[in-house]
Amino acid sequence: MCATTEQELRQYPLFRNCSDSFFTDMANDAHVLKTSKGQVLFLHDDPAERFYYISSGWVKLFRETLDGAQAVVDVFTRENIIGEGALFEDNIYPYTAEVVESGSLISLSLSILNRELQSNNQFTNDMLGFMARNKRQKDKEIEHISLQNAPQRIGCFILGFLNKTEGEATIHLPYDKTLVASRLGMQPETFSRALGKLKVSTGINVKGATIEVSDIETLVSFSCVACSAEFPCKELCSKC
Amino acid sequence: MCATTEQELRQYPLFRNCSDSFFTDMANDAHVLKTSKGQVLFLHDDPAERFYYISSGWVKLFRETLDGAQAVVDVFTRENIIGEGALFEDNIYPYTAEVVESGSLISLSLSILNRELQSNNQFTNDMLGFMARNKRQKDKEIEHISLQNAPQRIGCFILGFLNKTEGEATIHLPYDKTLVASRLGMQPETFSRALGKLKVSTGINVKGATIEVSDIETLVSFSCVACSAEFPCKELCSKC
DNA sequence: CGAGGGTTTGAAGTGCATCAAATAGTGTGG
DNA sequence: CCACACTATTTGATGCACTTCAAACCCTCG
Repeated sequence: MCATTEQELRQYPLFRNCSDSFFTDMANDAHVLKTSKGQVLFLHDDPAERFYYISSGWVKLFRETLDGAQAVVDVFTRENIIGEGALFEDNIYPYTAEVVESGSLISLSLSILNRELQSNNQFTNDMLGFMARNKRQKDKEIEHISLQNAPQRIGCFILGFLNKTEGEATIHLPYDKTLVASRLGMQPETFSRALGKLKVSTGINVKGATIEVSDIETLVSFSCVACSAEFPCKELCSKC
Repeated sequence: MCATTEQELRQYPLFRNCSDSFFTDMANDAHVLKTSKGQVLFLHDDPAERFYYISSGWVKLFRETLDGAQAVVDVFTRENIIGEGALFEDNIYPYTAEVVESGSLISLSLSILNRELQSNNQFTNDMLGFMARNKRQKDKEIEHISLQNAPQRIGCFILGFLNKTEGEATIHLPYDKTLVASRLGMQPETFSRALGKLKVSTGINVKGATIEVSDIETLVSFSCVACSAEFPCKELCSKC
């Protein structure tokens, strides 16, 4: 199990410059979690000792207000880490993490991660780039919220899953529509209606969770008018 | 001049762990800019060689879409740096920077900054923390956009300028109301009306750019219901 | 004093949220 | 394998918040 875990960590791009002892110690200390939908991994404002590498499944990060409203910060799937942000927040988790689709996680030690950050400048640099791109991504999202309308935001979300820039393509929504809606900061009803409008405007085809884009360029010209970046806007996400 | 510049850089918290040669080289290469309102420092997507330390005045960062809409990313004043983000974006400025209130800047070398990041792990760590807090701040703003209404967002903005947590206080809006409005992602008209509502709801007093808060706690209970953080939410801004 | 930009106010429109209910889809136990 | 229960999704009707367009007002500064 440890060997497999170490394997998995070694191929995670963010860790590409980490030391051998980092991988060894991490793997020795790690444990694999089989998670099921609805499971809460940690609560925001809780003290943190572990972070998680997602091997499979989906996890959403969110925060809640006193009056029960929920703000979904992000939704992650395999080959991503979550909870590492606590290192920069006095070892307090800044968000609540809940499994939205069952899968497998690796629980990892924050202190070993921190030790590596203290001692390995190349890794610290990689992490810095990672964080900076994360921040840019957030800026982009703030821009989208104020400049794009609901159908355009959905179009942009779909475009983010395509691996080509023209012609036709088919994608599966990664998780249920209600979650996509909250990820995009809108109500499920609004999502449903907005998807309908997008269908009419761009000729996409929706069958359940499957979406067929007959002409990517039509979708681009519909969604990207209200964005300051040019498609294909390089994904500023967690990959590095 | 160089001596003064070095002085100024040395007291900037983010640079507290930088090497002596960093300060010397930076100061030798630096030049002071007297800026006037409307001046554009750099354009988004332009190649970057310099970043800027703000000694005085105000600068806004924004991006524009094809159809001319503008998204204000942030507004900065003295004791802040701007343009350093280009280091993580292939040396391309991610935003346009425009002076909105005349003042004085120090133009600094990105490559010297980068050199220090490569060689000084303590500084890289500080920068990483700085960036992580920046990202958290953005998350908070995204949350605010979706959970708070216009008057609450203004209340939250005002609270961010107070230096105490109860009783009464007086602040001056840092820049003109139209800019505050766009910083908060709303129209000037909406801002004006929302400020009116805030006045009625919380008993604040508005005289031009001066705002008197008679009871901070009233303002808190009005604004912070729709926020997942508890007042006084430690400022996650550029200070470190 | 007069010009021009910032700010406020009014009236009307739009988009999204909300509440309610119908429909489709999914998993479970019989 | 089917029927039921439960959840996800869609659709309809209505309301509210913010935007938009237009005009008045105010304030500053040459």
